[in-house]
Amino acid sequence: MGRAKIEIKRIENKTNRGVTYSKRRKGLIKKAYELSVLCDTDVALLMFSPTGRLTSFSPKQRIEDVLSHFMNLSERERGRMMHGTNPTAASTTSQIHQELRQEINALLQQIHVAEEKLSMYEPDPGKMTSMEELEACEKQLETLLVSVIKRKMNLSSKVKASEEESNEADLLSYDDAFNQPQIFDYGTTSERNNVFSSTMVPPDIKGSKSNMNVEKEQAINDNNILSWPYMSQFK
Amino acid sequence: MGRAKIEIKRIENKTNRGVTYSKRRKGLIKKAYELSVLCDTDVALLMFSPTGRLTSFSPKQRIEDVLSHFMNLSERERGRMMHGTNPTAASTTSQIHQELRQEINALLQQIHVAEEKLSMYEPDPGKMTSMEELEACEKQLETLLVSVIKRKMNLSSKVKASEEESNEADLLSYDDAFNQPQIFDYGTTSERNNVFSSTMVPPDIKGSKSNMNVEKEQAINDNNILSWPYMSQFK
DNA sequence: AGAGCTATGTATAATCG
DNA sequence: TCGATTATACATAGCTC
Repeated sequence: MGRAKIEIKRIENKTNRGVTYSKRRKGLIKKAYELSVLCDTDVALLMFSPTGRLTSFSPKQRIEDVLSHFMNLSERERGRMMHGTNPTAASTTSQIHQELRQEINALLQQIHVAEEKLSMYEPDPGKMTSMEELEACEKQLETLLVSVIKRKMNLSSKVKASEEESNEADLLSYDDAFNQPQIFDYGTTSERNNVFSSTMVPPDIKGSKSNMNVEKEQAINDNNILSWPYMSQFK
Repeated sequence: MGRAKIEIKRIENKTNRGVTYSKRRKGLIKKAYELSVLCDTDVALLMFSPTGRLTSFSPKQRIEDVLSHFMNLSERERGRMMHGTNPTAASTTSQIHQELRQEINALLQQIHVAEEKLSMYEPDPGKMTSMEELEACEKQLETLLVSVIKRKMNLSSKVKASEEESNEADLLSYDDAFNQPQIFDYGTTSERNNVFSSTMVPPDIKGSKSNMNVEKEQAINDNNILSWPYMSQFK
């Protein structure tokens, strides 16, 4: 039997819901990818699976990175973010201005992160006074540690056998060597200790050599969100 | 004439690209909405239109809010950081361009310096090739981690204050009643002063009362991105 | 730009292995 | 619980206004 029409409402059957989720997620990601390529835009997709796992996709890195960063920010910083509400900046008229400003902003952001990173790498626990700070630092270190360990395993397994885990560890890239579309699957908090828990979902475009890849390895919290009071909702 | 097959590559014609963008954006949003309803998940979508406008969609508030915060932060910080370089009204276009380019160069320089500094601290597991190197790195990280944790314990025993913030619990239990699907359209920098410039794109599901809503009012910059180093990619 | 139209390409619900 | 398969619903490229 072919496709039946369904009504858009919560699928009560849990198994079914999971199946539908992965199917539609794949479709959504493919479409996001296509849009990003066709229209040369940045598209980011984030979703929490029914089981609470976060998957994010961003063909063009940018937005994804913002989020990754954000997710790793400490409570303190999030709090800081909250009280600036009024974006005020000189408006420009030309497209070029805008582009240049975008570039500048991207660079500023880069610097911001670099500085933050530095502070993480030069951790002086004795100087840290807030719990949040320490926790953020700890998290970073854990993450790094995990990646190092993973790399270690990677190395040693490469020596032994060739590909035990190919479907999980492969990285794919679309035709252009740069701008790799990516799908990240973040574990839930409770899975913090699983080093491997990646999921790969290639767009699988017919006729194209799909060497798209995915990697995962970042276990993060998926619950550092709060509501934005300034964003009033209208009817 | 009906639908023709197209190849997934950048549409060169600008007008066409714009048209395709809006059509596909609508489709993508609808699909995201459906996924979120069918599977009862959070889905967030972010995209920059070819003209630089940011549209974000999030049926369930959470992720959207994260981004709003983040975007606003950088906006504010950018303002702080860029003081002294605001183009005056009297500046000519090319002068502004030049200023911007200079700023970019300065920032690039700054980044270069930071990166260099970072490369000393930053273990890039992907680049390490020897087991010894990795092991040494691991050890160091462990040591650091331990000191951080110690410090943490130290602190907490001293403060012993309440730590039971309820935000974690709240975030995972949201009620349908409070979470309206939304689509935000953020203005570009040049539109910064328009208070209202929202765009609404209801999923438009046949036969269902669309109570999906949209509002907009937040004008933000769309460019605070860069790569998060902890998210190492493996081959 | 934006709204419709229609032929056709695609996504996917149901089913089977 | 997964992949394949298939029939069908749906999205959308190319037009026109």
